[in-house]
Amino acid sequence: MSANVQEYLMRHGIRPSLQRMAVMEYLMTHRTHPTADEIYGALSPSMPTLSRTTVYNTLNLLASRGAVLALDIDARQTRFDGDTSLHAHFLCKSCGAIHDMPVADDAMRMLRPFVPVQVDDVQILYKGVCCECYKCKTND
Amino acid sequence: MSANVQEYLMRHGIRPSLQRMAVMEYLMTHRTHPTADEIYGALSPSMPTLSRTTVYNTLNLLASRGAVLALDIDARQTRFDGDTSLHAHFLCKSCGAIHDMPVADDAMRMLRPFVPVQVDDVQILYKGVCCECYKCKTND
DNA sequence: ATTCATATTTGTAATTAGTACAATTATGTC
DNA sequence: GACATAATTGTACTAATTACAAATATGAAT
Repeated sequence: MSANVQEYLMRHGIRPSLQRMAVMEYLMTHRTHPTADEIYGALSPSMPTLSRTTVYNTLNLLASRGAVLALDIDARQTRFDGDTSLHAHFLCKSCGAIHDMPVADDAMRMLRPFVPVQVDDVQILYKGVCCECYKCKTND
Repeated sequence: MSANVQEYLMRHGIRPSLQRMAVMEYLMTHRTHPTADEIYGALSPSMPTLSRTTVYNTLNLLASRGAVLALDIDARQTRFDGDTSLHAHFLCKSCGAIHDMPVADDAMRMLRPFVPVQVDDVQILYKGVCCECYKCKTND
């Protein structure tokens, strides 16, 4: 795994320091769209000298090189996503969880804007109440 | 106009105080997706006793009743939109402006998620470089 | 009109995510 | 091994937003 992470960073023009690999690996193995602070809290015990600033620096670097996505879903904190493939997000207003959602290819095609501007990114965010909170459990 | 604002607030179950009408009217007449502070700065001269806190309170109230949209487009500040009809947003990475964009009806239909959850809202955000910044001017 | 309960507004203080910056440490090259 | 460069670290700072309690306005009942 660690070898994959190293290669992935290098492919994005990022020198693979231990700290960067740790952050990237965390995002690859945790699809919870964590905040910078959650990542720091998770890595800190096994990397006692790790600095919060390094986590922020690293996340900004990863996002600027397209290695991760910075999601402005939560008004309070930026959330990060190690999965850069095309997908939408669902924010549960009840529990705050962010779930991945598929986007149909033809819907995506129709979303292409007609005006002659440069579009780098399209983000789709659903807001509502997730399965668990909506008591889908009653169907089990 | 003021009568419209008053009626609009009441239709959303909001008692139309002067402050609330001023904030709502500002959002109805300025489609720039302003921040709370921009609204405060614009209203403050003509309402000298207006408090920043009131603007924040009012915007949160308006958003919670569906009278305005709170846009989590900018990671730093929440932006507000007095137009609650279906449309997408375009954020220019260069100048920071947020422009409204139409969304094709059939694209919207295809975006309906298939999973059985309650979806209250779908937000679509394009990121790129806007016409002016991309030097569409050369075509004039 | 006066009183009273409730709703709203206000200002200050606190919170908190994120950044700036300079010092320290690590890395790679000659 | 020495040196230039890059990365990391910790502290101090910024700025958006909220908490809170006091002051003010509003509306109903007498």
